Amino acid sequence: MIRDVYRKMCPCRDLLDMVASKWTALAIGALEEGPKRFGELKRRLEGISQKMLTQTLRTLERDGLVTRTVYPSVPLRVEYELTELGRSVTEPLAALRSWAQQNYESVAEARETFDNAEPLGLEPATAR
Amino acid sequence: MIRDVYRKMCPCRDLLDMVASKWTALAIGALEEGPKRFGELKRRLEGISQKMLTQTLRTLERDGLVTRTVYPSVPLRVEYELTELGRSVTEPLAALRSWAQQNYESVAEARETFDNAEPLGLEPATAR
DNA sequence: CAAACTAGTGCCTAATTGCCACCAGGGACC
DNA sequence: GGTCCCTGGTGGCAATTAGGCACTAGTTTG
Repeated sequence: MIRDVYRKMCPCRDLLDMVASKWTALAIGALEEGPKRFGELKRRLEGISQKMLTQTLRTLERDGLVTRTVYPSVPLRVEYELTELGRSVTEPLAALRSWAQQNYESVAEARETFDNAEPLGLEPATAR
Repeated sequence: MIRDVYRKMCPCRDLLDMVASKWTALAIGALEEGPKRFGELKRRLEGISQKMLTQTLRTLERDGLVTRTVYPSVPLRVEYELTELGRSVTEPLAALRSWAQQNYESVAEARETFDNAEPLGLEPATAR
């Protein structure tokens, strides 16, 4: 198969990196609720800077996952909406967000165990 | 709900960032096929550096998604294997990898359209 | 007349990623 | 017995990327 994310030069590797990047899962998830304006998205994606939001949305627009529509109304309105292609990736991303929310405590627990075990020197049997 | 990936201070946001980071989806996908040694993973994840592989695996180990077992055999063998928790995230990640492979061409097409439309100045109706 | 809202852009710094060299402890070659 | 290879790493430095903060510009509101 030509398309293999494990191949270095396969363009679909870049695509995986894109959908799996920091703000993409959140942005697409927010747009899953319906079309949203720039400001709405900024408020929803708590902690994102204007710059990163602009950049994320541009990338998504370029890749055909969202459309950007400008309404030259009084204070100027820009709406972002998922395309058909964008909607096709919502399920895996929603599953990922859901997993993060559901399994956070297990991970936090594992981290504590790991961080407490580490400074107490090498393990007896399987030394690091 | 306390656990909300859209909240800035929610720890599950970090977890989402972790599983959605550059090499995680590939590493977990590779380990889905069964336990693997460091070198095997390095060959499978074409293009990854030792450093990034070590870092990725350490993070996954710390977060309780993989186990690291050292066999002090002749040339020294280190095996990585998914934990129960690790296996719980394989499905969404596999779906994401699969999506990237299947929808690459649509995205490439959208990119071309976007890149060709852009330099030709502002669109007549909806100026940028 | 100043403030805030709209959707951004630009500069500069901080964090992340990647490249390359190096390490250690053996085995095999010659 | 010196040198090369294997194993699974670590550490330094450079380049890329992310983020904070300031600024724009037109309109509206106090």
